Amino acid sequence: MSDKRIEILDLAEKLIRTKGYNAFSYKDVSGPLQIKNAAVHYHFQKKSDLGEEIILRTRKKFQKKYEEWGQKSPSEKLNNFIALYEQNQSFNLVCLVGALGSSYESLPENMQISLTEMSKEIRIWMKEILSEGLTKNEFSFNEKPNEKADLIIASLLSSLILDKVTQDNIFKSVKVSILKGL
Amino acid sequence: MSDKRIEILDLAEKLIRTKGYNAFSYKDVSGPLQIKNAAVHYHFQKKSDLGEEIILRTRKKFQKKYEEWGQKSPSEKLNNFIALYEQNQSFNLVCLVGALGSSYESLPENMQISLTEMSKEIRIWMKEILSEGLTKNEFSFNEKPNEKADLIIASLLSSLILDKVTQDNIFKSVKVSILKGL
DNA sequence: TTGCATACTTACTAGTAAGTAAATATCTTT
DNA sequence: AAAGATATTTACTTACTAGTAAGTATGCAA
Repeated sequence: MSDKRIEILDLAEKLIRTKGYNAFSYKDVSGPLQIKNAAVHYHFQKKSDLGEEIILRTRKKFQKKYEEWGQKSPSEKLNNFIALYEQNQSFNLVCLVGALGSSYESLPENMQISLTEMSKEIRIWMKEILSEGLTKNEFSFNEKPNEKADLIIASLLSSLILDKVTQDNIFKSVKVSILKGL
Repeated sequence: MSDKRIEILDLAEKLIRTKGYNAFSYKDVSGPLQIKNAAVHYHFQKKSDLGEEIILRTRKKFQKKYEEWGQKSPSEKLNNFIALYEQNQSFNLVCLVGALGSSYESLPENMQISLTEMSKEIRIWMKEILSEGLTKNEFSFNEKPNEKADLIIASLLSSLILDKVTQDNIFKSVKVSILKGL
């Protein structure tokens, strides 16, 4: 993959995760990268192609982490998972699912599909972490693992959104609440 | 307030909460309402005026509920609060803070400001409900009330987003988890 | 019934959006 | 050095965007 292609992906992802998919244009990408509009279209013919590839590579990143962390303890997995969001917070970025999901109906179909697939994977993963933590007595909670997983994922997702909106550290509160609830 | 003005607000709010602020145009509003583009501009000179008024009236709705529920028990208040989100879910609508907050940086300044104010009010309200519930022994949890409040608000907010993305009933899971955690 | 406010329409502007075709430059391999 | 692939520009189209100026219809009050 060429350098410029990756630069385009990186910048477009940042724009999606700060301003949203519908609020950025190819000009916002071509300008800072000092190339022409048509050069972006050469790499990604349609804006939805660019959008889809950003989702796909994020999905791959998650899949890679899943494999890397395979042998770790449930607590470690959860802490690492939360650390992923903590990193987003430090860059003032909303997570991709939050950035795209809130305007789901406006997204091109190919992006809707890959976004849905990614979110399902992450949900299953979190459920696995929690189930494993229950059986190994590292965690303790009354809900079903899938219910608790949804609470954790949902609260992490919006904590990044609410950080911006409230101009306060919601992520921190949410992190504490999650850990105390296990 | 004239009929058309309210119709414009209602439709625009629905569009914001399904497609996002940047994905709808005055044409999307004027078309279905069978008026011309300029008629929308007559009522709301700028798109950001329309956006701001939608936030302001939502804020007022919350303030009204706050007063209406003043004498209810903390449990009732919380249940009613959750029911508000349940209603959104039944209409397949993301909440306003979620719809706008995820693209916060792209919003006109007047909208950012009123959105921030609204979210702060809701946070304080939820904290009050939880604090009151603790002292009256209706709730039981280890976190600080503001931490728990952030968890609840954050998880409710994204449950509506994730409902769409996952095409599953995340809201239900989150609701169960919240209630079991008190 | 005149006059004014409200609620529009018609007709337009200036700017931006995504996307394309064709030409050109650059790098790579033989 | 020739040929082919890759990367990019120039120049353009079509469509839409928010927004405005000026005119028109309608109701209401003095």
